Amino acid sequence: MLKTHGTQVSPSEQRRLQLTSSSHHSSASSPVLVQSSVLKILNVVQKEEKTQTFNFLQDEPHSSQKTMMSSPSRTHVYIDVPAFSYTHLVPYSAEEHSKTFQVFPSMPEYLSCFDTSLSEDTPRMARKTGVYASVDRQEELLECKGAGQDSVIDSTAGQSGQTDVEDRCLEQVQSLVLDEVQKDIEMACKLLNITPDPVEWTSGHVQKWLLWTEHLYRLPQVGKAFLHLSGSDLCVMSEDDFRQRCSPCGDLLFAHLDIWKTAAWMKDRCSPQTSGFIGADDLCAEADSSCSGQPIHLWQFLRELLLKPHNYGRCIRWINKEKGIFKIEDSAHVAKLWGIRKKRPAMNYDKLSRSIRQYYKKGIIKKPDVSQRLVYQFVHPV
DNA sequence: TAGTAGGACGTAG
DNA sequence: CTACGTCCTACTA
Repeated sequence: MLKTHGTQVSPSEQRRLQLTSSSHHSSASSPVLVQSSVLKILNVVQKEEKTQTFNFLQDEPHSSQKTMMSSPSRTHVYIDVPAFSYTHLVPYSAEEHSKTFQVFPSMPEYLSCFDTSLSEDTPRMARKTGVYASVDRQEELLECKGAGQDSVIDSTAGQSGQTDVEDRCLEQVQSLVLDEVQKDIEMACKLLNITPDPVEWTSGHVQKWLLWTEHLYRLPQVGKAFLHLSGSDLCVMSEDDFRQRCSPCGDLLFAHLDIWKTAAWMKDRCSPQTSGFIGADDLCAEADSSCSGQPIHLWQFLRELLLKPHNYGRCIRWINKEKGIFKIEDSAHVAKLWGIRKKRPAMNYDKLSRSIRQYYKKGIIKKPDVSQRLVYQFVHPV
């Protein structure tokens, strides 16, 4: 049973995933946005991760008991969602980050965000595409104990066959998160009487959405900063634009809008008669079918990503569009996307880049004249 | 440590 | 047979 800050909550309230945010909050800030089912996520993740979860406690023998009793600290679960790029600002202390690292040590991909955050001063800002789930560690313990896992200190079990488990786990978690995010958006649309796609919003809709977001994230009033702007105006604004218009929370607004934009795009790409959101598997299926039944080529796939800078600009972008020069900014993410598209869960950048290199002989892609890491060039730019 | 280059072989369509 | 996917070695930044 999940609790929040020691208080028993209803089953509906158990469905909590905190998209933690807001740069001006302290590391101890309370959950801001309830967006998904931590209970379900934990059910998926903890099946395979109990050992690591308990190791987390083992690392802190002194404070754990007392801390948990008086002020349950939170466990943060980072979930990388391929093809679903959005940003969250997470103000947690370095100490919390190091703790978080130990929650899922066998799932480094989930935690890659912390590499960047750790280079900054405390309170740290973890800025990364993805979602943070936050739950009470106390409740995580209760769940584990309830599952009959009393052997707290066991660091050797569960070390083999992790990769397959992680892949399956990742897919399940991604699917759950995507599903929950879409539900939240649908609910907001009903409440606000707006369309899910921000591009279609009038300035009035934008103001409604801002009010809603202020409410969710407990932000100061920001509507004035975006007066007379339509949804399409909003959608072409950069993160910096948001910051300039709204300095304390521009990042967050941009991130939240990014969620909506991406969700709308994915829904649009999905079967139009389907009202539900698409998970990783569905994304794969719709991606295949969107290409006239023809198997997509890697170079086509890369171009597809490049043509969607709103969604993929953080992992691949044009350096010089006219010359067809592009850079892969997040090689692991691009490889993951390619793996999803081709139903190759073991895809990585090593293999993807090998395929790119096959294009050298075929005259499809080459390295630019001045070779740079992760930079390639289409021989015949569109 | 991560990316680059390319050989060798396997495999699905 | 094509277009990768996988695994590998050697090299480089």
